[in-house]
Amino acid sequence: MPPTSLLTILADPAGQTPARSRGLHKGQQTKQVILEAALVLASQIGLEGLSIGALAEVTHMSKSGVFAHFGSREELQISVIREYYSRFADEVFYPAMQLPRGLPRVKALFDNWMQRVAVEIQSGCIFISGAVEFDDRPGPVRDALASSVQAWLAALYRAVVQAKQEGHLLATADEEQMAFEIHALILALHYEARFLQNPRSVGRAHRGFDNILARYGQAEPTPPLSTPSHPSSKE
Amino acid sequence: MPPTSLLTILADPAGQTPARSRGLHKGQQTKQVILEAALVLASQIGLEGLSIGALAEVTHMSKSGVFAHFGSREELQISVIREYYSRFADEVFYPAMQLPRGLPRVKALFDNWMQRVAVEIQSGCIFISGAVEFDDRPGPVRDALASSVQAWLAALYRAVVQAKQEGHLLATADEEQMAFEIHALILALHYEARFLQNPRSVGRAHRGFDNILARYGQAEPTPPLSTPSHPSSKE
DNA sequence: TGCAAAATAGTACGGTCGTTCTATTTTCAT
DNA sequence: ATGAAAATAGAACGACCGTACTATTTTGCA
Repeated sequence: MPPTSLLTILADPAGQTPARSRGLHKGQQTKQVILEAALVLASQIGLEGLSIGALAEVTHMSKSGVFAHFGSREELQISVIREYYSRFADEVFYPAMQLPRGLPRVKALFDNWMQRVAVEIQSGCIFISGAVEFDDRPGPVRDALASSVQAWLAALYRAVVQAKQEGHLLATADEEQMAFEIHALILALHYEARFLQNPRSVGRAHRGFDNILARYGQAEPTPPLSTPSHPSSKE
Repeated sequence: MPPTSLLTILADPAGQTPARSRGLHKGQQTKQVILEAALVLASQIGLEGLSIGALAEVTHMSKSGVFAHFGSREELQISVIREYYSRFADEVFYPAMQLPRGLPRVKALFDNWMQRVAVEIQSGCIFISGAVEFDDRPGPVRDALASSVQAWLAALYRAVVQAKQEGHLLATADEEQMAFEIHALILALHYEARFLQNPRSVGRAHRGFDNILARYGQAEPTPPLSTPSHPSSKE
């Protein structure tokens, strides 16, 4: 789904890469180890806080050893963004695509997203912290970040459009508006839970989603089985 | 509204300050000039990006000259937060308090807030960028930031509670939930307009507020004068 | 098993940072 | 106008940063 896959990072500029380059040379292993550590570090203190020195300490390597794998700090940051995006897609997007188009898929996207952000209350979300850090700092890092977020929001939007096409939403429903409001809930959850440490935020976000469904959703066409009071965001 | 006023910053440790200390000594003037510049700088690149060197350059002073006014970078950051809070209150909170309790005041709070954030799409909002920067960095700066935000959100919440008391909201309305959803819209506006540069975000936020009013609001008790399609968020 | 190539370490450079200490200038009540 | 106090400047510090260069070690095919 991302225009450039993870492999793009590994493929190097010049068209070399001789036939010998088969098999996972040691370097790529440790590069993954570094990337893993970088992901943790960047989640906590941000992409800007990510320093090669700190990364070297964590991975028990030398600064130059770490540096050599990326060639520049910027490239390291971009690699982290790609890796983060890839995991986000694996965790939130792809599982939801297994469900049928329409409301089930939209609900799954939101639930998976919520679950991830709920975990990230401890660790931090790079899409959110990065947005603030690269607000008005143009360049390749910002581009990588913005296109990742755009890709995800576009996927969410498509799911909403399909839900309307399936007749699960009111004919008057504005899909873009609905996606905006869903995104808003996630941002508020992150802000109020992580920064303000308000434990009620998770419930607030869930109820917010219920409210959105109530506004845009078609009147329930006979609930298949259970549950009156809290019909949404549980599968 | 903040427990310690701006003056608290200026009052110095030891109980000295002889009687001579009347009148605005030159120092306090330039301190305000520095603070003004710091506010601009911090809005753009964040409280963490705020450096004494850059501040000295902008104000045409020496690093030590700037430094002397605050005694530490942390104190500078806290001063910026207090100043930002003060201006935020002047611009968003107090004007709205002139309006009668209930929905009018809630609408004014939102509208003023929106207007400010719409401007901050260019300059950045310290309450949002600071939240990300001090997520998990405990200390006095985080405390100052969090208590400022809490004070503002509490004011918004009180206005919503009053609106319900005035009978402007449904008896079933959850005030905390409503405040959460309003906050969410502002965060999404900031994110999507400033980072993703989506010009439609302002309209999305306005419509989101309309939707919130439609859900929580009492059915219109005869619209006093005008307007069918877009009844809210225009005072 | 040897040996080129890949991976890692070591060291150093220039830069910026916050802070400290000491000089110099400016302010302002007497 | 004078002189003490306040305000500002200047220079230097130690620390950390990204990066460049040069060794050294490790890897993995021939």
